[in-house]
Amino acid sequence: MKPKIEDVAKLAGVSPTTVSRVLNNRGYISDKTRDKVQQAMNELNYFPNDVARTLFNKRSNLIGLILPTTANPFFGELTFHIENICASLGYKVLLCNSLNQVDKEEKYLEMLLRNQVDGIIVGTHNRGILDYHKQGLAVVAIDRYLSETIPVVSSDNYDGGKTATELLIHNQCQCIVLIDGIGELETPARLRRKAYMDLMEQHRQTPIIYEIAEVFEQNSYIPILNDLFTEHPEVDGVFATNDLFAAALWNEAKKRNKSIKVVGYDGTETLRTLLPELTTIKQPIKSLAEAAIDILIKEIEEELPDLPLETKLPIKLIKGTTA
Amino acid sequence: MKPKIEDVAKLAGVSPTTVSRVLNNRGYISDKTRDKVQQAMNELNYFPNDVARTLFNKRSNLIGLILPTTANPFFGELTFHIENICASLGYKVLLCNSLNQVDKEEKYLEMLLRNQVDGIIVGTHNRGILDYHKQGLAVVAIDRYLSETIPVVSSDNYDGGKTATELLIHNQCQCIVLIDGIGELETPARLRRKAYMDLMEQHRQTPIIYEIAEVFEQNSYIPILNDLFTEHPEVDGVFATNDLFAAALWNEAKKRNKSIKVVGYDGTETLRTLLPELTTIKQPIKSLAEAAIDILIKEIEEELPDLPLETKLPIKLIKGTTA
DNA sequence: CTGAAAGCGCTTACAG
DNA sequence: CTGAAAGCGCTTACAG
Repeated sequence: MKPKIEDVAKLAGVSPTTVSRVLNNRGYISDKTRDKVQQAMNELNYFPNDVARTLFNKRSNLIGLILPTTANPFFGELTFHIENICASLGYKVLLCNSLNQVDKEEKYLEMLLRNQVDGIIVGTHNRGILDYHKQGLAVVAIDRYLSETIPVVSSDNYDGGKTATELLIHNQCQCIVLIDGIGELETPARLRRKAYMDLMEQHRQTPIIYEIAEVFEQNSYIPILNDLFTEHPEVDGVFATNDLFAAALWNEAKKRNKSIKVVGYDGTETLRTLLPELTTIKQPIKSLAEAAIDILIKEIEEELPDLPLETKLPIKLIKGTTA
Repeated sequence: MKPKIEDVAKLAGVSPTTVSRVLNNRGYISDKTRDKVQQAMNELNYFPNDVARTLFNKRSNLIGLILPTTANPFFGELTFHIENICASLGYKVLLCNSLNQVDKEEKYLEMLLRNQVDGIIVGTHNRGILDYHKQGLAVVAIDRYLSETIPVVSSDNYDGGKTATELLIHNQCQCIVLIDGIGELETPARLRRKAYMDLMEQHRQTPIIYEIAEVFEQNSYIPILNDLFTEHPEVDGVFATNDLFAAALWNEAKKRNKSIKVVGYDGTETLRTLLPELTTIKQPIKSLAEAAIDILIKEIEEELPDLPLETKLPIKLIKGTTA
């Protein structure tokens, strides 16, 4: 059996209260007692049981992370940074891949609640109207509006969409197509599309939009890209709202020997190692993670007064050779 | 405050014992009582506190997952599958990105122990001689020998290395270089190198090996690749033991207008969307996840008799255009 | 400076 | 079929 505080107390010849005190460095303890206790802990290879602590303290130091899937490199990198920063602050991460499915997301939310997480970071993009604020839980969203009161962190999506579209226009493209995820209401990421629409109008070009479900499965994008090339053979510029779409489009264009300008979105390390030629809008992934955690911890610590409800971080154009 | 079992009991006019019984569907309860209790739970929006349950049951249904980083698409996809399967079985995943640093790994291990995880899946590759079996904890390793008694799950690394090297030989390459991670002792993944060495000898070619640290940072591979091209301008074939190395090499070769055959390793969905032309050895990532969890659960349930100590899953050659 | 007691929210023998 | 009591491993007032 694992040793418990009582075992340590017995071995050290003190009371459990005293052991708890040295564990938490709380109250007065004589150096002699402290040493005795520490020795006993070492001898027994004692680790405190955080479950028991959580039960008493009503603080689990657990953060729930809900996102579509770590298989997508953007979320894989975001997850890495979030977990990494959390660990450095003494928080632990309970991971949930919801695949954007509302039913899964609901189950995960309940699971996190049962496990007494101190807060939740939500990075999914479905339309579920989940009541994330029930139980007065601390919540922060990445690129998604959950409710009036839940803070949102995102890259400057409008500026990203604008920069990408402007570059294509600057490249003299005459027929610029947007490839976007399937219609979501009121996602901040929708601003990428908004910027594209605005610029198309401004330059008197017709917006053409293709929507692809983000299923993260190989080749699942190809049928829609086929449609695109069939229906708009004149396409000479594409802004894709994520790099996987952009890469799929680029590879299909190469197959067809089509000369085309392409700009993606996300700019993950993975993309830049695998396909450095892709011109893309880089999100500040690490900063997004930092900002989200910063806000979440403020909520947990109940520093509600200075909670920024909307945080927008700057994007950066990464020039490859595709535009 | 969150409602607790006592609140439900009061509202339903029964004892906490009875509420617990309907919660766990255990022992006899009259339908009428069950209904009353269920109604009270709904009314109060009651969720059981899993922390309290864990404390009593000595079962957390928590699995610790330690790996280098989810920012690497192989681990991102592996993590997705592991978490996904765990969720379907009622287990929750506590994520740890160790970046292959021994000190971090040790801290994570202690953290997982304190949190009373039921088991740990280890996918890191450092040389740390961690005592993972202390406390009689259930452990399974992916592609790594931890100790004599800890089961290992991996792809058929030797076959992968053999298939890749044979393909390059078959492509008439005269100077075949291996790009591998930095020397690790006794990793199953080392068999990829072993197969390369064996085949080089068999075909009377000189093995040439370049080692790169897996730091997962953009452009960090380039200096070593520069060395490779300078020191061995005659190189006409490369087997890289992961796709990120392979892609970096391929992109550098293109820059230099060098015609070269390249085979990678891993074959993630991400790779195949971003760089489908890369010929690679595909690991069965989902099957690896399934096998690891299957074994871990056997350990947790103490079905020790039929624990396979070594599980090798078949790889598959994916033919792109690079070899 | 140290300890006995009560309690965090559950569950499970044990009685009835 | 139902309930009172004890206990999971901790921590924190409260006394001394």
